[in-house]
Amino acid sequence: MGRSPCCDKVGLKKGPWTPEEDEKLLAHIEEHGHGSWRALPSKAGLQRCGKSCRLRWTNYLRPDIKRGKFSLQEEQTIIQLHALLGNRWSAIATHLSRRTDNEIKNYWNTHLKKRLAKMGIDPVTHKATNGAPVGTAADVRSAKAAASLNHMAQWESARLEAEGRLARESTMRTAASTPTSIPLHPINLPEPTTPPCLGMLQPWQGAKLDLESPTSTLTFIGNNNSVSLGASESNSAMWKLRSDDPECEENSVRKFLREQQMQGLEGAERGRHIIGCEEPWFQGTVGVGAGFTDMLHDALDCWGESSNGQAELSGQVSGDGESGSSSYWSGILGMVVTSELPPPHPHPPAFL
DNA sequence: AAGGCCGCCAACCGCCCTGGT
DNA sequence: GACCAGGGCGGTTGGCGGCCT
Repeated sequence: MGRSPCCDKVGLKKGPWTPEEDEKLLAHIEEHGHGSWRALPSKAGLQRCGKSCRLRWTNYLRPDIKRGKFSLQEEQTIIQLHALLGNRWSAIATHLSRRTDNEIKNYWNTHLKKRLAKMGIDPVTHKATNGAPVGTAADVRSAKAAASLNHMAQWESARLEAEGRLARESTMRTAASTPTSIPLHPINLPEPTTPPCLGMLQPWQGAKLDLESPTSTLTFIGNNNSVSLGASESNSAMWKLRSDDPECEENSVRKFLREQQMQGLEGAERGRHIIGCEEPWFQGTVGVGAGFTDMLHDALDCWGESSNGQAELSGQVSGDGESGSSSYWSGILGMVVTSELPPPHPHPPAFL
């Protein structure tokens, strides 16, 4: 049954690359581009499989790769993204500027996984291995928060896929006149312009929660304007309403997408449109913020953290096992709340 | 000094997805 | 729709170097 091998392996070299081989590969790609990887080795005079060449290039030789020790910020980002996305290393890598998925994967397996285990946190589920009591009200809230995080992860995955698709489409549109390397908004880089086809994601991509004040606000950032919604104006009932009817919301998403494409709404205007929307789904959209706020507070409460919403990013990595769990969750939630990741919608968008 | 053990990481393997025909 | 090739992705392996006994 097996697949045909990617290339004829007879006589091909395996194992570590020599500096001479690196030089050949680099020189060839600099001069001709990689083109077809399968054809590359013979053209470049390498006794290697095309796949091996591609791996060597993408994981090591590419000039835009950052190598060396991971910073604390990068470690935190990896842990937080892993909590959201699981072992989706390529997706995680898109959020870490200039790091390869292979490097992140290795770093996780050799460093971070062990460190989390030491802290009493299951590196797979990101839950305390010995900690929280089961069956308490706090536990229920914790489970709710975890479920919501899973929803976020699904949304983030869908968003990444959509971005990837967008990148490909954009590449095709701009043809040969522009470089084909399109970063999927790595951390610390500005968000790419949202095209019309992904316009409905923009409110989430631009959404920020201000949790420092007692009355949390959900802010949609548009081109020049923003729309804020006080937490008191929405409630978790909307979140529940939204979550209980996935089929309805899917249809609503499709409908909304069509409407938005027709109307060509942009930025804050779209945000206003969403907030003003009569559809239960979009009430739910507004409820994302409020629901998320509730969830954040629930999560912090159930881990014994004061619920002032001040996410504590430092310390969850190097902290001791005792305080690790609460600051760990704070970090995960804090990251989602404060910046790089948008607060995704509780259900993955079926239309993407 | 030598052997064993362990951690790290580059590289490989095999499956999956996508686009072209 | 089926098939194929190319490329991407995640899991795993193998080799090297450092540490310990």
